[in-house]
Amino acid sequence: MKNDPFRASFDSLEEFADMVSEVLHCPITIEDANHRLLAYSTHDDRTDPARIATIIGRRVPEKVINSLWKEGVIPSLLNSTEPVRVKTVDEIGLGNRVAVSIWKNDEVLGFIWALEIEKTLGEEEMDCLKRAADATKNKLIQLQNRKNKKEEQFQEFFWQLLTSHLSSNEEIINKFHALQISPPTLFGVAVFHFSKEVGRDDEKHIAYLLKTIQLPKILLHTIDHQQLILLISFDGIQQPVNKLNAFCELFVAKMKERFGIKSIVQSHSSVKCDLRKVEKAYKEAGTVLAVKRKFPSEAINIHGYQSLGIYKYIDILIEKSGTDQNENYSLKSLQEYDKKNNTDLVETLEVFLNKDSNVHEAANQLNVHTNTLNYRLKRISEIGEINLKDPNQKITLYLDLKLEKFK
Amino acid sequence: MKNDPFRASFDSLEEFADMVSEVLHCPITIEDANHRLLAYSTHDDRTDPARIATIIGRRVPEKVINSLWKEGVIPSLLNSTEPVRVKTVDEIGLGNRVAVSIWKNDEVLGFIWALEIEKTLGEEEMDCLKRAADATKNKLIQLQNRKNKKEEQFQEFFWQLLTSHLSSNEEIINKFHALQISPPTLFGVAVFHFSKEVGRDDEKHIAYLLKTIQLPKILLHTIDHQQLILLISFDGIQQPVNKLNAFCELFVAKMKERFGIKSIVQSHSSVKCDLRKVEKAYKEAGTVLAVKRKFPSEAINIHGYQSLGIYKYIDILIEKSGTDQNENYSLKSLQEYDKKNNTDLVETLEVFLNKDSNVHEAANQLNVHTNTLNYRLKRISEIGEINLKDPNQKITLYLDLKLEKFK
DNA sequence: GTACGTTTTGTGTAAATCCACAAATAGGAT
DNA sequence: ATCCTATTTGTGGATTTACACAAAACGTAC
Repeated sequence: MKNDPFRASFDSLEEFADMVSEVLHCPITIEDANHRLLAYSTHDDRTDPARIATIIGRRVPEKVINSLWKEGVIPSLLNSTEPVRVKTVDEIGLGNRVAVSIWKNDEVLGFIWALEIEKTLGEEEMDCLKRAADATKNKLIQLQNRKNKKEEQFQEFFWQLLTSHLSSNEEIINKFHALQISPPTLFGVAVFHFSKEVGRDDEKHIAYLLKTIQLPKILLHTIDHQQLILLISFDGIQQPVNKLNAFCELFVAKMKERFGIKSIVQSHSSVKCDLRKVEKAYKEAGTVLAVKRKFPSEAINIHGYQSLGIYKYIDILIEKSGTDQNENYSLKSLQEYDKKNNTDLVETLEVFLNKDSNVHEAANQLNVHTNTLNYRLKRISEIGEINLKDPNQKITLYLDLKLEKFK
Repeated sequence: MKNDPFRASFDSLEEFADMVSEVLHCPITIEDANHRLLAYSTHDDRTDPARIATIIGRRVPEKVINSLWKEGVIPSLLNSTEPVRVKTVDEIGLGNRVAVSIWKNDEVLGFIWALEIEKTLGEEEMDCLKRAADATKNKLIQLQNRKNKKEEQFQEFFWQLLTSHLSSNEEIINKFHALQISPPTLFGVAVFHFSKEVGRDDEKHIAYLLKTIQLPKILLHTIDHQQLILLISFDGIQQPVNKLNAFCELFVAKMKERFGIKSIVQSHSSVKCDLRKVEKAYKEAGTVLAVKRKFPSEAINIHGYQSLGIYKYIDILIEKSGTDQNENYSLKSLQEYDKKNNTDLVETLEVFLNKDSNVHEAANQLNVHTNTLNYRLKRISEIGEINLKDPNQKITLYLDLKLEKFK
């Protein structure tokens, strides 16, 4: 602890990075807790592809983060104040390096990375790195405070959008610019429902994940009791609908994989371009969640509003069919037949319709021979007097089957 | 005209038939205007299969009526007071015979048939037959009056059913018995919409047709402005739904074929068993008619409530989607693409869905090669980001396409 | 138990679908 | 004009489907 070079005050993190770099004789990179680049040393031009990509993109590339998670590096950094060494991973252009986490109380504020280009750091140098981490703490706290203030502005704006508080398009766009976000021309809203109230720890995990996932750009996010709500931009992205779906899957998978948070229910709106419709999008995602609650098994694979099918209108359909005391003669006949003869024609029909009239898949799910299924379908046509080639009749049956299930 | 044997009064039509039979030396049958058996001679046991079937069934078999129409016999009888001769038609067991119509003013009340078993009737005997027809006139008028009174009771009862005026099942069944109709355990309501108010002539044609069609039993019928409403029994009939459909088709075809009455719009309810639901059935048929008005081309082949598919709920769907300002991103993308590139992806998609995802039929209707259609479907999946194997997505699209059409 | 009808499964064949690839065509942009 | 891309149509082959027929399994009624 004698003669600590980092005791001296410094103006900027860049200056500090350069200082550390000089002491340790290797390139230095400082990141925040979400792997955003805060500063990097410039006195040394020896580097590796991963560092170049990080500097260019102002953040650590997603695949590098993924790799560091898989290798157990990030978990270690999050668990201890000790430096961790990473071995070369060629596939992602990662050379040998040492990392240390920056702590404030029991919270990680960021990381310092030292590349071992020519020589390996010795024990003394590792210790030096650890002291460097401690020295950046205050600087990072300041940054975080500044960020928190900005974060509050984001929150307020997002809720204004979610409640249609801003009605003119121009007003919305101006606000986006004011917050230095480029207003999306194509966007969607995703809502994730957690099994319990989202806590402070969860919040941090979520923020971490959102910052590190790079594919679709998460413009705004907020948490409301058990729900995480996101505004996602699809500017310049091909196949936004599919990307939105993929993102939601990914998010749920990562939350489970990295933080062990399970049973998150995902939902998302359709893709929209009119910024005044953020509230509508939010409500769409809410509708998806409601359907998933009502029809857990049927809607297990439905995440997007666009895939809701008849469930989009299930409320009014239930209401209407209730007042009408609707009765489907075909279904009634089949049910009677099933009861009398111990058959499963109704179930067979439902699976067949669920599987989009695909004999093969339906037979598989029912664990019967395709010929058996064909025979049953023939019987269904006869007994229920149904023409299974008529889309209207099929929709009628599909509808009535689902409606009946709800009663 | 000297010595007319039919001047004498007679008590019953049976007695009269026997008298004519004795004079002409051949079996005599008397029918009303709807080919119901009124009386037949019994002093002569020579006969043919058609006459036996008529006597057994108390009406002329439908296939015999059809044949007589095709041969032009019935049209002639309806056009003139002169006797008409029918040549043997072996297929339906019809031997040689002569018929004459019974007139009151300009209306046909019935027919007299004379079988030419051994000898052919000469001119004088033909004339005699004509005078016999004249002599039955008064008797038939009396019958008709009696029938009219009963008919009025039918009418009143039917309207009570159609307006749910009778609420208890027992009450309804008792009323059926009182009118000597066996209450149906399975029934449907059909409504035919005419292009103009149904006139007195039309009414007669309709009554004629309903009485002569034998397959499903028309229990009650009534006319309301432009509409003909029927209550049809399906007791002991296999596949009632299909039979109901077939009957409606048949009725429309015959009205056109026999009386030249075109553009009748047919509709019918689902098949029901609860007699308290006659009104519901009536409303169902009304819904079908309403859909046909709104979607003439889409619903051209939909006649039954059970085939309505989403159209069953079209009203509330339109309402709901209107208030929601629904927008389908996939459809919007396809429409934009169509506009930009002069393609027909939206139309292609619609035809494909209408044809129940049958590539072959859809390609035919679009007049393109199946491969072209497959290519387009692939593009549709890409551009609209649609999974055409997902029934929910397909239903969403189908719905939104139809809803958009209505806006 | 037998007899009967219904259901399941297997076999085979003609037709239809799916997919990949290639050639021809059309339309726009430069 | 030329190039380029998107579209249409054609060909061939692997896979699926539709349908008919037969054998086996199953349940029920007698």
